[in-house]
Amino acid sequence: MSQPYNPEKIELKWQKNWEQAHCFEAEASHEKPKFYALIEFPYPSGAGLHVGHPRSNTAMDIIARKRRMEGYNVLFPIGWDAFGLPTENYAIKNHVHPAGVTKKNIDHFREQLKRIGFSFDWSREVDTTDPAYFKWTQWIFLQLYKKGLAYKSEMPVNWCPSCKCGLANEEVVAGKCERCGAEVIRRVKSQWMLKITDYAQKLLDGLDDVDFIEKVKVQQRNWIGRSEGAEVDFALEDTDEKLRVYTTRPDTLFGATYMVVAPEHAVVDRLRARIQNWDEVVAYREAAARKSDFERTELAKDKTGVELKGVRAIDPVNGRSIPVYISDYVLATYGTGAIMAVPAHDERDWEFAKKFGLPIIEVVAGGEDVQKAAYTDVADGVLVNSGFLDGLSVAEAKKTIIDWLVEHKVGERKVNYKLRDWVFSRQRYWGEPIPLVYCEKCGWVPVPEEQLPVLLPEVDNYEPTDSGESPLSKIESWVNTTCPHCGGPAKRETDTMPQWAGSSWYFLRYADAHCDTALARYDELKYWMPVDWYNGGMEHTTLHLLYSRFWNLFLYDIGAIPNKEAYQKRTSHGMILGANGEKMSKSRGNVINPDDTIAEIGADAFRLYEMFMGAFDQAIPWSTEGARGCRRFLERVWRLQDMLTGEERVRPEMEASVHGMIKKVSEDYERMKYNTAIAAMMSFVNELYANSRVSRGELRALLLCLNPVAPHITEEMWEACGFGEPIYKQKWPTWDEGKLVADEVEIAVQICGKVRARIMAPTSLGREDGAKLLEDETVKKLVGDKPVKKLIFVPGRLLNIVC
RNA sequence: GCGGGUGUGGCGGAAUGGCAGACGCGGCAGAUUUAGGAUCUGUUGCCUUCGGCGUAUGAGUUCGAGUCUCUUCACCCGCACCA
Repeated sequence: MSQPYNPEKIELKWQKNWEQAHCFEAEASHEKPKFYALIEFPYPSGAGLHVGHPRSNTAMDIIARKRRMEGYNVLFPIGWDAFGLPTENYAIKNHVHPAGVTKKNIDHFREQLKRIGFSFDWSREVDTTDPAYFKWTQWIFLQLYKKGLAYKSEMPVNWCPSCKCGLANEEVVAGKCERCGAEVIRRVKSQWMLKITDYAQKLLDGLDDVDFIEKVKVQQRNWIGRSEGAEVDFALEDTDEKLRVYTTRPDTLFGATYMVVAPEHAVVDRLRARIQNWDEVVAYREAAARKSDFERTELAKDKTGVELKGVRAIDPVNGRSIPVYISDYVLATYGTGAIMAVPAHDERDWEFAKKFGLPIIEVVAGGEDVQKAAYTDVADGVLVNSGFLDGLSVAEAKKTIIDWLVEHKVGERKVNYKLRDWVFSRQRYWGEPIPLVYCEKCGWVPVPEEQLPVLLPEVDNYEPTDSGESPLSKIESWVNTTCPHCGGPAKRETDTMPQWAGSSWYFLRYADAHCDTALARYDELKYWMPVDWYNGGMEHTTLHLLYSRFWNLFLYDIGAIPNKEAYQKRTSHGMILGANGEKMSKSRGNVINPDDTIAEIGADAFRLYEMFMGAFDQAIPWSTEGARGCRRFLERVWRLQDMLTGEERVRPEMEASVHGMIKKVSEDYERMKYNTAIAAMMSFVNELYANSRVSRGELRALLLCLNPVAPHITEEMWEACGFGEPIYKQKWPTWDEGKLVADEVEIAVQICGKVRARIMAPTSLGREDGAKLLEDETVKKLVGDKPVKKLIFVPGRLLNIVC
């Protein structure tokens, strides 16, 4: 009898063994085909590892281990996304240095990850707060700056009053701060911005060349939000001013009955002298500015606005004089900040027109009465009341009117994107300093590259300020410096970079983690990039995933790296919920601690359960009982040692099962159908138990298949059975299609689609051989004298007799 | 409102248009055991007498539909006045 299964003992043994053998480190040689597997590097929070991390990690660990056995040179790295607010807040509260907190948290995370036995290449660990790392983060920022893609702009930003910090659009969720949930207000600040909008089209086009799960592509496309239309100039009566609008429906130009500009639109100020109700306009503008994004969204249904009395615009196609309004349903930051309103064919305009008693003119026929509702779904509509466009389809009208606009120099074709530039400044301490200084004489001057990194100063107090200044602004000895350009007095930029900075290029660093001459050597990047398979959370789709694609495209454009797209394949795991089906959170009291689970059932069973609990891409509630079931399965596997026969080979009667298992497991790992792969191995073990014996060949096959999921127990049993070199040096097993099927299979016999019997039939029967089965006694009895009208035979599955 | 997704036993979930419920959890029974919250074996969708009914809903295509088409409903995620 074998010893009882003691996961803790064997897991620690093998973890030590792997570490000493350095067997999971990527090979320096570039001879073998490479495979780069990536998981999102964790933010080392004080709370420690969450059960969600191992779901993604185990999934990719399985792929990485399988690829090594398939002969690839595998890079499966790990690191720490360690700048960020929670650490800083903790440091403030406890009067300690964030760097110390970060180190402690990283040490804890590393310990936890090692205890789960992931086959990470620990020799390439990166840490975004390490000066040797963020030197290159700053270097990339300088390249962006030099190419005009980083600029400072006075603009209203999303401001979180609780974090006392500006936020990117991507960090605002339903009008609230993504991190702390506080309501976000708008505040005008001078901010560093990255011109991600210059890359809108490239970010869109790149999606066609990569293998991302569809919902990621869809979400990124929607976020980028390309739309095609035209810009049109409307002259303002009795002035030299023109009001330019953007529209996706230039075909409805004859139906424009008024115009609207955003409250912030500059034309309002320029027309001040003409506006008769200026006080009213100012009051409206102030009210609109005071609204938070949240309020603005809440009040979306009820349209408000004020007419600019004394201002009228002229529709360029028909010379009609129409009024101009300001309203906050028009956004200052999209298009030109002004629209032509066509109430007959736009719901928002329709609502506004109804409320303000403005005319509604139908210009596309084919819908219901436009006085009762806007007709917007105009797919097969025909233009009416539209002069030279009458009788055209919408598509034809669009083309015709744009030609007309161009010819008359009052407009042009235009593409717009919803994507906004990336607000890159954070008024906090624990981030990469932005490597620029401001000189009264020379303006903004980049810190010379040879002086990078710009380090964070030691500070006594990291408290953010209510004034909206970074805590760094209080450190005069750091702020005051000399201008690299003229040598005169200058001041450092005191804002830091957002957390997304370090994570926007870390996958490049892994290719050459200790390089000090570049972000990574070109040769290494050429070999390793792109990432072959990147698994991570859906919540990063329009944040990290988009930002990092942008940086990668940019670095490619300046020749710093050899590949265009960062990631060849992107997949995403579902969330692990609490046992009650709700999101895990401290306040709900349903958090499962990985350490506790591992102490109870072991790391292998923990990994196994995380992969078995359900479909990988779906949210699944945790079940402690289910996790114990996985431990039970490993116990059963363990006891197979006691059922070993001396036979070296797979027994003939087990060949179909063995080959079936290998095929199923091999294919299901690739499709991330981990749950069914594991089910197949469970079935195989059940079969072995049913005949109470297992040959060495059968056990070998099982251990090889199970190894990527449960690496410790399989190595231990492999060694105990004397199967030779450790599994990590073995080849991935292959299967023989010819051995998958037995000679005879069970066929379901249906009469008119209803199953009436099951018979055994030779596997060799083809689709045309169904009639032969009518000779079977059981079938004869079922059919009786009835004439057979039709016969459908599906080889290996069923026979359907239609009488 | 728009976009994406999901709906199958008591539970998590399986099913290239071809035997619905694999596998696991939970339950039940038996064996073994001083004992079992260990292990092994069997059993477990529902109603039942034959047999019937079952994949959110209603229709359709098909010899055959959980799977394809259309309808309705419910829930989840993302975006949200983007002209």
